Amino acid sequence: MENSSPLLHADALIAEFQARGLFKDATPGLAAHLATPRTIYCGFDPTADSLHIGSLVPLLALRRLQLAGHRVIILVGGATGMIGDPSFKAAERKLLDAATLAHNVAGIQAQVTKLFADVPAGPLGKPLVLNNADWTQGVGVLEFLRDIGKHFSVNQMIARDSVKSRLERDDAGMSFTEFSYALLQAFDFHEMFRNEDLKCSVQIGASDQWGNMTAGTELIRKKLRGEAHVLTLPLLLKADGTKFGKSESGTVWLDAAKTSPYAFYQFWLNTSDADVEDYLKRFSFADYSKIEQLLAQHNQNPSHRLAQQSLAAELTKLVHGHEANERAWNLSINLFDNNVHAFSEEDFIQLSQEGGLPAAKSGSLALIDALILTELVTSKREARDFLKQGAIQHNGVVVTDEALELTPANAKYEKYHLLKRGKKQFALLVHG
RNA sequence: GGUGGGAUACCCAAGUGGCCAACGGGGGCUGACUGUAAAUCAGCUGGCAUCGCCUUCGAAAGUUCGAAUCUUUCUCCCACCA
Repeated sequence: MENSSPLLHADALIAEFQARGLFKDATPGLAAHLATPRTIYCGFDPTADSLHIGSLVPLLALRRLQLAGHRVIILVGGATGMIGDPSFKAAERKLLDAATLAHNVAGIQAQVTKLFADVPAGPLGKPLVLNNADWTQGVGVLEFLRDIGKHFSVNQMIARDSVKSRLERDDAGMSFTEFSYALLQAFDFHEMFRNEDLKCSVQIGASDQWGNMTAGTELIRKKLRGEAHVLTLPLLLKADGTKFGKSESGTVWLDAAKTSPYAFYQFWLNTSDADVEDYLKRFSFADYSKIEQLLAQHNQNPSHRLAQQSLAAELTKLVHGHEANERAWNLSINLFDNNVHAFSEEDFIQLSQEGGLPAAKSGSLALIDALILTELVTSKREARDFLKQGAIQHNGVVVTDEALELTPANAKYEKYHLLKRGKKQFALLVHG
């Protein structure tokens, strides 16, 4: 944050992106272009009402660019979301209905607005959150086909890797609708480029977006004789080759209502040693040298998980705020390092608070039903299965008795039942 | 509009009248070992219930003692040709 100097060291900026694993490819001349403040955008399709941590890579890259003296646009795809991006997708996708889409767009807009609220304005101003429906909706079909479609060669489009697999499969095809997605994305870039208030000339995105993004720079070159650039970020994979961004309980969302700050914190804390260096470099805003220092320390004794803790704390703070991070940290200490028997009543009150564990209120009931109520299991059969395997703990004790009843008598402070499934899944049942 | 192919659990995929709650693989979960890591090994992976029942193989109707498997109609997907 200290170098919000408007004078931009574009070469250094790009070198840093490279070092941090945030640079896969760029159009030639990008560095020179970034020597003066520019407007840079990245698009996000509203496939859900919240972004997830997969989107954090481009989001935080945008944040870096804004901090480096540029101005960024977070573009929510109210229009492109109507279509669905076919790039590298195996099959045609289901269309979202208009109401869902509107809901999703609103959700994401609110979310990113919050996420960028603390970012200072650069020479060109503060970050902007826009919706491409604003300039796409009113455009007529004929107008679009004549003015935009004319600049695209189908020969080139079908040659793209991003669609090739779809075209070559014999069990899946591609509709014209999805095929035209690239045109819409190019149109976005073109519109924001020629808009005098925006003059957006750079687009960033994941590497699978290369085709769609350069479609934009070409359109701008052909139609407006303008110079625009793109930068792609490498796809983030885990060391074991599996997808980044899933935890035991599924997708990790940025919305606290969908993924609690505690679960979010835990996700990062559980990063494997093999991945933590990669993640720190990409996600942390700490100086590069600080990160290397931290990693050196971490490697001396990986079991202390210094790197994971630092990563988890920084990101939880960034996404959910300082207080939520404190709570998540506290909760984690309590659940994993402390003995449930030593919990004070205050500890339990903490546990039951917002941003924490899944919790349920009820009168006395059977353990098996409690497990279902708290969603630790999905059926009674599964509950019995876990009980048999010794995977269920009640207030710190392994339970195998299928018939156990949870009552005030065996509750902590006559009120609390801390249930645990496996090593990491907790839930709280509160009487009253 | 025509011709051909297809729809099976989270995904891929076997099964073409009873031995099918449905092979196998992936994924996921759990246990052991650990550091809330990775790797490895083992178990589980439709539901209910004290081994018996219920629901499931795109949908509906039918044939049969008995269907994921046969018939009819319908829906959707794919390829090629118009």
